[in-house]
Amino acid sequence: MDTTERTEQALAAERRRRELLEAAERVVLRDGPGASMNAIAAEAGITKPILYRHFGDKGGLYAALAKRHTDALLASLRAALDAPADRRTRVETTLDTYLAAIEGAPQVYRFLMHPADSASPGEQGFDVGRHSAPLLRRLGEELAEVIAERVDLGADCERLARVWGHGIVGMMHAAGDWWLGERPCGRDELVRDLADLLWGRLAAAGNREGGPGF
Amino acid sequence: MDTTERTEQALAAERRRRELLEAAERVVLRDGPGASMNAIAAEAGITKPILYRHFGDKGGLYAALAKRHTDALLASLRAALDAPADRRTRVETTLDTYLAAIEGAPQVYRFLMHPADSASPGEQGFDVGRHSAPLLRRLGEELAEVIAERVDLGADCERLARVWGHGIVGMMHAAGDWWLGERPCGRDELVRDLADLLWGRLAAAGNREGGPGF
DNA sequence: ACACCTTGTTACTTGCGGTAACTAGAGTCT
DNA sequence: AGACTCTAGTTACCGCAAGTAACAAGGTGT
Repeated sequence: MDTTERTEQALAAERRRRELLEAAERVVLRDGPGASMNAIAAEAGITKPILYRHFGDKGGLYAALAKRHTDALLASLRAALDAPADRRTRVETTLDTYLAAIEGAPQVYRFLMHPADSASPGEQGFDVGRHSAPLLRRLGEELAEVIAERVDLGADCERLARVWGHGIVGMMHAAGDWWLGERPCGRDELVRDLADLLWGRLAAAGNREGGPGF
Repeated sequence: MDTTERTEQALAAERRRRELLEAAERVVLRDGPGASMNAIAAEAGITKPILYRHFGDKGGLYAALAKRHTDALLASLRAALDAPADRRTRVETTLDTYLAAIEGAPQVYRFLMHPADSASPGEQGFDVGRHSAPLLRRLGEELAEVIAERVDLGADCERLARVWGHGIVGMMHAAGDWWLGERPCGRDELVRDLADLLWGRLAAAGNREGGPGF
C-alpha cells in the first residue's frame, strides 16, 4: 500500500468519475432532466449501483454535474466583476458575460435552472431547483461583496450591498431567462437596457401624456 | 336532463372540487410538496382515482392549487400598480404588497416557488417549477404593460418596457426570496433599499476610497 | 323494469430510486 | 503457491408513487 499505487488508484477512480459524469451529461442533455439512473448507467456502459457508489444518490450525481458548470460560470463572472474599468462598463461586461454564457449553452442552462421543462413532457424532473437556487444565492453574495468593497454607500452599507447584490442577480437572471425564451432583441441591447434600468432611467423618465398625471 | 338539474350537479361537482383542493392544500402545507396522491386522497376521505377524475394528473391538481394563490396575488399587485400615486410611491407599494404576501404565507410561497425544499429531505418534489415560472412571467408582462402605458420612454419603448418589467420582477423575487430566508432586516427597509436601487443610487454613489479608483 | 350517469371502490401495472448480496480479477502478505 | 483483501462490477430485489382498468352502488329518466 505504498503511496504511488494509492494515488494511481485514486486517479483512476477520478478518471472514471469524470467519464461517468460525461455520460450523465450526454444523457441529461439528450433526454432532459427526467433521465433515469438506469439510462445514465446504460449510457456509461455499466449498471446503477456503480453510479450510487460514486455519487451516493441522484442528488449527488446532479450536484457533481451542476458544480462543473456553475464553477466555470462563477469564475468568468468574478473576472468580469473585478475588471479594472469604470462602474458602468463593469456592470455591462458582467451582464454580458452571464448572458453570453446562457446563450452559448442554453441546454445546460435550462438543465440547471429549469428542471421540469426540457425534453418530453409528463416527466417528473430532477429536483433541480435545489441546485440552481444556491448558484443564484452565491452569485448574489459575491456581488454584494464586490459592491460593499467598491461602492461608497453610507451607513448600513453591508445590508444595502446584500440587498442590491441579490436584487441585481435576480434581475439579471429573470431578464435573461425571458430573453433566452423569446429572443426579442440582441444581447447588446438587453445589456444596455438593463444597465439603463440600474442607472436610474426609470426614475428619470417622464410621464406619458394622457396618463393619470403622475 | 333538464337544465336546473344539470347545473345543480355541476355546482355540486364544483363544490366537491373545492373541497378536494382544500384537502390537498392542507396536506401539501403539512407534508411539503412531496405529498403523495394517496395522502391527499386520504385527507379528503376518498381514494386516488377520484382525484385523477377531477384533475387529470398530479400536474393538473397542482396547477389548480397554484392558480388560487397566484390569482389572488396578481389581483392585489395589479391594484398596487394602478394606484393613483406618484411613481416612487407606486413602486414601493407594489414591492411591499408582494413582500407582505410572501411574508404572510411563507409556506404557500415556498410551495409555489421552491418545490424541492420544504418538508423532509430525500423527497422528489412536484415539478413545481413549471408553475412558479409562469407566475413570474405573467407578472413581468403585466408590469411591462403598466410601464409602457405610463412611463414615457423614447423609441423602442415596448421592448424597453418588457425588459424592465421582467428585470424588476426578477429583482423583487430574488431579493424577496433571500430576505424571507435570512430576514436580515425589516420589510420597510428592504422596500426602501430596492426602490433606491431602481432610483439609480448605485450609479450615483461614489467610489470607496482605497479602491482601484473607479 | 331497464338503461344511464355519477361517485366511489379495489386491485393492478409500470417505472423509478435505492440497496443487498454475490462474483471476478488484481494486488498483497506470509 | 495459496490465503486475504480491495475494488469494480453484476443480478435481483424492495418500497413507493403515479396512473389505470374494472367493477359496485345509488339516484334518475323512460
